Amino acid sequence: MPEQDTPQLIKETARKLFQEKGFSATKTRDIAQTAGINLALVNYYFRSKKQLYDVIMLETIEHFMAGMLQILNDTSTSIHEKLENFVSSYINLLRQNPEIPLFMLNEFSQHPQEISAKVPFFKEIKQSVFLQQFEAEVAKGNFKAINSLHFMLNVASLTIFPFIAKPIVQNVLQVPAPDFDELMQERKKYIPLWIKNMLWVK
Amino acid sequence: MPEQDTPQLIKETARKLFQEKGFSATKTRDIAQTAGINLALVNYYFRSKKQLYDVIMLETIEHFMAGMLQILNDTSTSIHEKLENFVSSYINLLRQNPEIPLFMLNEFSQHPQEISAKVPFFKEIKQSVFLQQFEAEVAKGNFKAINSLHFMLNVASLTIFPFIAKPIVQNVLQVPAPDFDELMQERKKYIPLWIKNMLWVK
DNA sequence: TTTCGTTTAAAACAAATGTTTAAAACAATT
DNA sequence: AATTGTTTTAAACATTTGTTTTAAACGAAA
Repeated sequence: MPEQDTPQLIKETARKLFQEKGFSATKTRDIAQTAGINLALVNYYFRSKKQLYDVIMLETIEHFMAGMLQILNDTSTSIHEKLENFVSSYINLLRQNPEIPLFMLNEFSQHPQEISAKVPFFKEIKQSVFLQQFEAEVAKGNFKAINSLHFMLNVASLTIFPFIAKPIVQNVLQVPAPDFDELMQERKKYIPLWIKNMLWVK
Repeated sequence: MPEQDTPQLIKETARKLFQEKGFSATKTRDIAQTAGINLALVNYYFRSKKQLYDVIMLETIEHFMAGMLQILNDTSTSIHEKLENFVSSYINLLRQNPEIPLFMLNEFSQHPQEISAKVPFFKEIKQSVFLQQFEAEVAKGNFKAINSLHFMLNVASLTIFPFIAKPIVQNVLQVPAPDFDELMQERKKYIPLWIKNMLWVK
């Protein structure tokens, strides 16, 4: 028998709705009705819609960042291994939560300074072992000397964007869901190779 | 003296607001107040907020697609030239309208079938000369034999994603606006090279 | 069983929000 | 100047929406 943890039920229902439709389009009555609970309970447990949203947004970002820094700061792996681990781990995450990137990017787009202040650990990427290793490879002449921001943007772009574009790929380009999923699986292998080919000095 | 074309004024004000905050978060009174016109005029000229939104969304997508098919179907250019033209032209467009991708992607994410039905010309990419040339290069053994969807996704990802991530790059990674702009300029040259390096058979 | 703190429910409230109405202002035509 | 069609305005309307209130239901402790 599933034990009824009301605040948890509210949070999970709200998370789904907020991620699907955004803050303004999600109504407190939607949340209550979808969760099958009384309207007043949303405010009873979370004081306001905005506070509920903030909790969910922070948890989402933490969830999204959780494994990232560990992979990028692992001193026992090479940059190539980190690249493979990062891409593979994130494609797995995004296959299960394809709505997260758009949800987060909308928040950063609409309240950049507020949300940036709340997630300081995002900055740690800049000082990560991963980026130090990248700079080292550049210094050794193994990688082409591009701004490390290009490097980061390329990895993030190739990994994340296809999931944001998923509705276009599936509905406009008519790619069936299983095919899309297989493509994303393939990218686990491809992206690290592509990145290396992009940067390799020949 | 700027002649007062009220419907145009409403449309441009609403476009800015819708693209910034989305449909639900934009209130008709926002539009009226920002445009400096009477509230009733929104409904007088566009019947409803939803119809105004639909007009703007369609115009935005048309604006976004306008030059694309011309470049991709130009029979007088090579695939390499098309790549350069596409990337360069789109980075220019996105530098001036960085909000368009997120605006469109949200719409596709929230109403995939409705919006897909309204923009049939999106499909034409699949039959473009650009993709035919890609397949030809693959057949000739000049390019690695990957699914053309990967190819399209890679070009789109590397070109578009950085603009979606702009608020993160600027506010979290603390990159000043002029630096960001310069990075995007650099990508006009880089992306075509990167794409070729990714695919080239060595 | 009574008591007491916690949780849930129904209803109400106040503010907001999209839309309509009806009259006034305007501009062109007769 | 009077008429006519169009545009703009102020006000009102009907819902929607976030939140609060008040009381009922519940469950554990005495």
